[in-house]
Amino acid sequence: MKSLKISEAVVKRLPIYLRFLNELSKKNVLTVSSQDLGQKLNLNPAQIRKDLAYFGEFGKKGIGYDVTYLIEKIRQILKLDRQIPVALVGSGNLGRALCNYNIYLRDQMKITAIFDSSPDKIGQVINNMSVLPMEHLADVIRDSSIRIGIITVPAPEAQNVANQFVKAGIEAILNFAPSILKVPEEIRVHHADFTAELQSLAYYLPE
Amino acid sequence: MKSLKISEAVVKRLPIYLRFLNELSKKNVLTVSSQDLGQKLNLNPAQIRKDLAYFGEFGKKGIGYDVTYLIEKIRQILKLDRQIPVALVGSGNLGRALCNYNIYLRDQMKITAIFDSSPDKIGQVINNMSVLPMEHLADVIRDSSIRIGIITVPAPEAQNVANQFVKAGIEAILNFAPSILKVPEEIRVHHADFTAELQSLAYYLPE
DNA sequence: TAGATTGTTAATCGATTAACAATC
DNA sequence: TAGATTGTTAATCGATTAACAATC
Repeated sequence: MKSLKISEAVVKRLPIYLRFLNELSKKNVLTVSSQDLGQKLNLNPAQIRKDLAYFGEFGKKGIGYDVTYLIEKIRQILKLDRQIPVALVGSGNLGRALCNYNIYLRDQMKITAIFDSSPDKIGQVINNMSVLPMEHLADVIRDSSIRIGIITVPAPEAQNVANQFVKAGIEAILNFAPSILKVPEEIRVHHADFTAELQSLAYYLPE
Repeated sequence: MKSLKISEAVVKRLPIYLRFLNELSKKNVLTVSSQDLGQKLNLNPAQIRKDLAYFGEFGKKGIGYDVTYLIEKIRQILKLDRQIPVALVGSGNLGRALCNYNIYLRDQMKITAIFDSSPDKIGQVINNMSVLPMEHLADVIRDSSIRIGIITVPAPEAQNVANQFVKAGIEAILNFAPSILKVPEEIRVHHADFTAELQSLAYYLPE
């Protein structure tokens, strides 16, 4: 069942599985069934089994999934088993919040450089990192092998930052600015758009 | 074409349309075609037409959509044409970032109360609002007719906050904590999960 | 063995896209 | 009128769920 085209929906669920498995592991739970997982995560057990089966046979019939083994496998699939340095541009409240989330991301994926264009931000220390000027972006990305860029600047500046990321050789971008980025198609862009999220929530309010 | 079941995917795109239309409006653009919209938003024009057609006939054949009129209509659909007060719990960096985003949300949807359980946060002023103690949550939500709650506390506290929101009569929740909430099914929960977003991004990195 | 649970196929359901008549 | 573009139907594509043989 290898090297089939995996849908984005599947990939988006893997981190959810991983997070919950980590909680189980912390509680010394040894095995878990798709039934259990589905219950806790509000997902259909068949879907969970199918998602995992895209990548291999990780379970044991009649038993379920070994928690530790499944964690290891999902981390491999998501490439979280290696170091992935991340750069962030925009050291406002949101940028700072994300830097402090480093704890959650664990060691493999880590914001290792923060940039800002505003002179009064440069030099500030966030989570043991100094905020660097934009002029250093390309060099730092190259020297630290940074592969992912996070954009937390205001919307009007987002495209400009994206351009600089692309020129510097970044491979994927997570954009928090409420704006659509134009980038070469080999660059993967994910969009974390909470104003849109909040506005769509209003739709579902009872009259 | 009314009162059909509208899919979540459609509703999630409406704020994207709205945002871009607002930009057009600011530039005094009068009409726009699904073609144009699709180009700018990286979406299929047919999809855009279909999305809008669920809610009415907003365009003119041969012409396109009147920008001002379409803005008005989408705002109605999303219930953004009325006041929707929002409460936020958790005044860390992320909470503060969201409060400052109030500008983007414009006047209709607005964070009007901030809560925290930590004594050294209570009383701090963020964007002209004092951080209130959790003990006041239920009263403030009732008195200010708050309908939406945002959760920006650490994961282990998120369910507890959700419970308090539900008890206080909130109708929808936007959860930023990396945890799955259990709430009654009439409460709508959206999940803004950027650690998951970032982890799924790693999957797409070239080998 | 009996019970539980996987991996996988088939069935269903839903979302996107293409195509085109209607019409501005 | 000719060109452009909608609204909508039909075709395609994709994702979810049900069902069950295989097997621990």
